[in-house]
Amino acid sequence: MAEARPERADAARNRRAILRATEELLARHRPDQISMEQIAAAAGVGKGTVFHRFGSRMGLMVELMRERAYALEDAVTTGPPPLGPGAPPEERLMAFLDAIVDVVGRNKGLLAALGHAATAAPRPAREQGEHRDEAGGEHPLHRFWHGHISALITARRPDLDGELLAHILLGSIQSEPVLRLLERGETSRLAASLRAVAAGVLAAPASGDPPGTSA
Amino acid sequence: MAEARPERADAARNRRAILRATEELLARHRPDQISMEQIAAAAGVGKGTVFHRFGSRMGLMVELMRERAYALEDAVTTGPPPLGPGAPPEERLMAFLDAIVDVVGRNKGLLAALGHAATAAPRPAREQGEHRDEAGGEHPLHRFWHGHISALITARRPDLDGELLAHILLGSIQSEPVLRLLERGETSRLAASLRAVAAGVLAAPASGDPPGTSA
DNA sequence: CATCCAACTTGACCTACGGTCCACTTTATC
DNA sequence: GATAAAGTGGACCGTAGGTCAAGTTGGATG
Repeated sequence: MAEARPERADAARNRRAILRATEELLARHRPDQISMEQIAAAAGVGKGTVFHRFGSRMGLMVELMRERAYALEDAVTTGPPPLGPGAPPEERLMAFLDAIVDVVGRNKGLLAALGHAATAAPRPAREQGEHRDEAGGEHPLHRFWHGHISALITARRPDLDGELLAHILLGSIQSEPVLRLLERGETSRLAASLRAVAAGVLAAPASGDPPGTSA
Repeated sequence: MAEARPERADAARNRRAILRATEELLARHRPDQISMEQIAAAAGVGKGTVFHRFGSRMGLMVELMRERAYALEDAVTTGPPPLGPGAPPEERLMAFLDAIVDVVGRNKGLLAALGHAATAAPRPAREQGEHRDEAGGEHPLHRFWHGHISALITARRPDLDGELLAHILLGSIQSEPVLRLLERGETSRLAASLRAVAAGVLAAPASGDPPGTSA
């Protein structure tokens, strides 16, 4: 796992240039309007270089997203409450939802691109041994987010289907209409409603039909 | 709006053949694996015919979805309670959510295709004057679903952001992980959790932070 | 039933994009 | 400065959505 020859100077420079260029383009154009060739051109490198470094469109987007969400992941696992460990589950959940909305809000274009990119990826190709791709195809960020939300819900309400509820909560942020809302800057509006949903779920009176009723 | 020359017999036959073929393919393959050419071949027509009738991949998918969801729309607007008018908002909402899960569950592939298709559509082209496309690009079905949910939530809880909550509720059903769940047949599991969310929202104790706290 | 025209059909064709390949250049090491 | 591993670029490939001009056909009309 230790990498003796981590990366050549020019390679590092190019990688950053590509990432930067992607950010730039993502900020100015609809994600499905941005071709890999454009990105390469904007970064001042050849298309081959982009694919060499990131493997595929999806790889690029995931890498970019990972970079952006790293701080959040860190804050959650090792940071201070309420985001980090220590606070009660509800508080952590609320804080985490706020944080996610924030991240997503500042990365709408990227999120959309991630969604589109999922379309592609015919063959994962070689890639350095760093890419862990699961069966589904969901990107790593989602995995962490989902795991965290799921755990928090289950901690507070073991009787609920935390796993699914986490997907529901997360899925709602990814939908196009919501993304468009974020685009218009109504971040806090989203955060407020998401909190309302989460609060409602955690406070739910255990009503409804009992699980197991269905196939 | 009255169409004197509605459609020629052969055209109607072909349209149905195309729709049928699409259903068939959608049932057997991943949506992004199905090309328009395949559809045309399966329907026994030329590719040009498909585009002539539906304008684009998106157009085809929307048409198919509209056909499928028509019954639901009808049941909601003119049918008996609890889906139709007459029952209290909560009951109608629950019934509607169940119904939507059902429709979505029986049309996962189509939903996914709709999502992918959104990628395309560079120029809406001519099209018969029947397509109303809004600024965003969301398909008509969503409009109706969203409007209904939104109205029901607002009816019961005018203090909440029904419009956004409806998007959240709907968005959650569209996300890939949830779609995959449906694929595995866990329809009722989804329905149960969705009900829980909706119930939680409607019963919410108006807590949380007052709107306007953020920016 | 013959005529006619607009609607319809078709498949070759165009364009664009994701991804691959490999000959060539650069970096870092000794 | 020689060398080999790492990196680079851009021509190239296959595929798929969408277009179009030329030909075909349904059906209304007299």
